[in-house]
Amino acid sequence: MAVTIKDVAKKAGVSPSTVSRVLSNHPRISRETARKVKEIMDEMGYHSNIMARSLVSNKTYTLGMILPRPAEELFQNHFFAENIRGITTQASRNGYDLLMTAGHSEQGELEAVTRLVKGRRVDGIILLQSRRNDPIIHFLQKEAFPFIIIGHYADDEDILCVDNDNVQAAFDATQHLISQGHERIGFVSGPPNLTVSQDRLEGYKKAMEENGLRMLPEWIVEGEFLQESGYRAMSFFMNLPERPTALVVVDDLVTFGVLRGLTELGFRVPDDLSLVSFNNISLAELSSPPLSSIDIGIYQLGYMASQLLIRYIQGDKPQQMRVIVPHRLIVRESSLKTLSRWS
Amino acid sequence: MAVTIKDVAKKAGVSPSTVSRVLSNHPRISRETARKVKEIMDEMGYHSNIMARSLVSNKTYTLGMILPRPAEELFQNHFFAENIRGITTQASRNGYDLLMTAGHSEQGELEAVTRLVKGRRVDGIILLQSRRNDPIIHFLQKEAFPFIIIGHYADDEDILCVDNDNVQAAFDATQHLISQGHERIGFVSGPPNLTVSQDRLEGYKKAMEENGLRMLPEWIVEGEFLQESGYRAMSFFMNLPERPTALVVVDDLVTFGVLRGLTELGFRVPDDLSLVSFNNISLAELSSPPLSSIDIGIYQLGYMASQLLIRYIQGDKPQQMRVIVPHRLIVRESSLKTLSRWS
DNA sequence: AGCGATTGTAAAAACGTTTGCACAAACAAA
DNA sequence: TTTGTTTGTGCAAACGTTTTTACAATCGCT
Repeated sequence: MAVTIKDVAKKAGVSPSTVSRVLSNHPRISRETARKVKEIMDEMGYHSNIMARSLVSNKTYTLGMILPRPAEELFQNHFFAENIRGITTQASRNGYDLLMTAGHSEQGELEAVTRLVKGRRVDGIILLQSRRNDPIIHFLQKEAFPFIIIGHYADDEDILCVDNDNVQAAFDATQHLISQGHERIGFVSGPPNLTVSQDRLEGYKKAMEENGLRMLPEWIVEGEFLQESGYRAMSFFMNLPERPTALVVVDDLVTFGVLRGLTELGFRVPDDLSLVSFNNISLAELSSPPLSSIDIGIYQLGYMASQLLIRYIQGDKPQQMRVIVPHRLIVRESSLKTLSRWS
Repeated sequence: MAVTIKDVAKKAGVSPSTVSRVLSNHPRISRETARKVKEIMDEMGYHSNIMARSLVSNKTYTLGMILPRPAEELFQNHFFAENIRGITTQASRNGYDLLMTAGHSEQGELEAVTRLVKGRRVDGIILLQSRRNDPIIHFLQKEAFPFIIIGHYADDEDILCVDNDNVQAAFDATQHLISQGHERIGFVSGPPNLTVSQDRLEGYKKAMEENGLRMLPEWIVEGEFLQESGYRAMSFFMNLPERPTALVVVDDLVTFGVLRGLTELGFRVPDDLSLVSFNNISLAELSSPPLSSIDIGIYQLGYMASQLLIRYIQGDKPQQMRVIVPHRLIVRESSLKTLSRWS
């Protein structure tokens, strides 16, 4: 059997309550008693039983998360891994752990969340993705249970979330191309109903307008977050009477499609077409040529989410519900005229 | 306040113990009572408090895992994400969740494990990586605490683990190249002290020998799991008086280095040099040309680990301590003379 | 010296379950 | 009928903590 607080108490010649108070650094414990009890705890290898503790304190020191169902594998995997790293690292630093569970279906996800919340299994929940009108979010709001969204929830502005400033990011990407001397710049977007697509498109437009550049309607195409989308967009652009000389692409994976198409047709990047895209997945620097990309700080998104949620749980009301994680343009060969590579 | 077993009992006009028994499908509960109690549970939205439950039953229905410290980012991230998917999916299917925690250092990791184990926080532990003479493993063995390793632990054969048959995998990769008509085949290995490097090298040698092919010592080079290693290996090979016509490479990332080098020097893949590598990360099919690679079943490694550990926890002694997850050679353009691509 | 305030500790009640034991009712076998 | 078994349920103890209440001892004042 494991050593309990009572065992320690007995050996130290004090009551269990005293041991408990030593554990929680209660102010009204004498220096001497604390020292002795701690010594005995170490000696006996005591570790407090978290179940028992949280049963009475009603705190689990655990954050919950639902395993996202696999979507766009490549980005998804990268995002997921980096995010978890951020979340877990920061959580652990604050004495929290991360509990992951899987829902086998959309309904199953809701049930999983219900179980975590009603079963008092976690103190808060981190959501990695949110649909519009998400039943999980409705549930959490109804229960007044602490949660945070990584990303943005369009239906309600009054929900704790961490996100990027996608408008600004797209602005920066476009501005970078403009400063490289480009004037005819196209935009490859994602699904038009996603806020991320909308925001990035907006930033692109803003940059073009502020620089007084022409924007032909056919320079903007929509697609999916798929390689094939990029491939199609590329052939569309390259067949235009007036081609863009550079593209802002909404996602790295899409850019790989563009790149492959260009290579097949014998075009060169960045000379014939310069490219800048988003998310800066690890693959971006491995492609040939390496991709210029906006690093959205995936690790930090997780890190911040963890931190904000924990603070919120601990009663620290945030001054703002939406926290922005800074992005960073990583310039690589795909948008530079002068090439260089390691050897 | 949350609805407890007592609330349900009161409303149903039975004792708490009866409700508890309904919950656990106790045989000596009448059909009728069970029905009524269940109805009321649904009506009141009852969910059992897991902390209370596990306090008395001494079961947490939780598996623990330590966040691996970032190593070789690309493969690591992919591996990590897919693995977690496998682990969590299977765990959830059995009513278990996955608890992740981070250790800030090597010592911190051991402390984290200690906390989970001694604090009765989890029922078993999944280890993603193991050093030789790993203090965490020593600790778990000393405590006789259920755990499983994904991968292989060289120091002790009597530890539950899931792994690939790397010897056979390398054999298959090599055999594939041979069946494509290659006779001069090189091998790019990883760090020589890792079992995975050793096993794959062994499989390569075996295939070469069984086919009666010459193996020049300079056709085998060692390196790291890094792109740069591949780059260096490539320049070494291409400067040999007698070049190999194909390579087996120990990891996809290394292969990217080979590939980039070849492209720079104007060599074509697979015509000038055919390539087969290991791990089949998502990037493998996106490179140009797409890489032939051994899929090691990362998801399944996690899935099996989860399953075996849970069975073990539940008292189901496995007939073998080491379970092999099958691999699969995915043939793509990098090892085929005839090219084809989507359009 | 006397008093209130402070300090250190213990006893006991909770927290929400599970489960061994007891016992009544119903049933089966003699 | 009597006896023995099965079936269904309740009581109460336990699990390992935290926390409220209480109380003794010490302290700092006047």
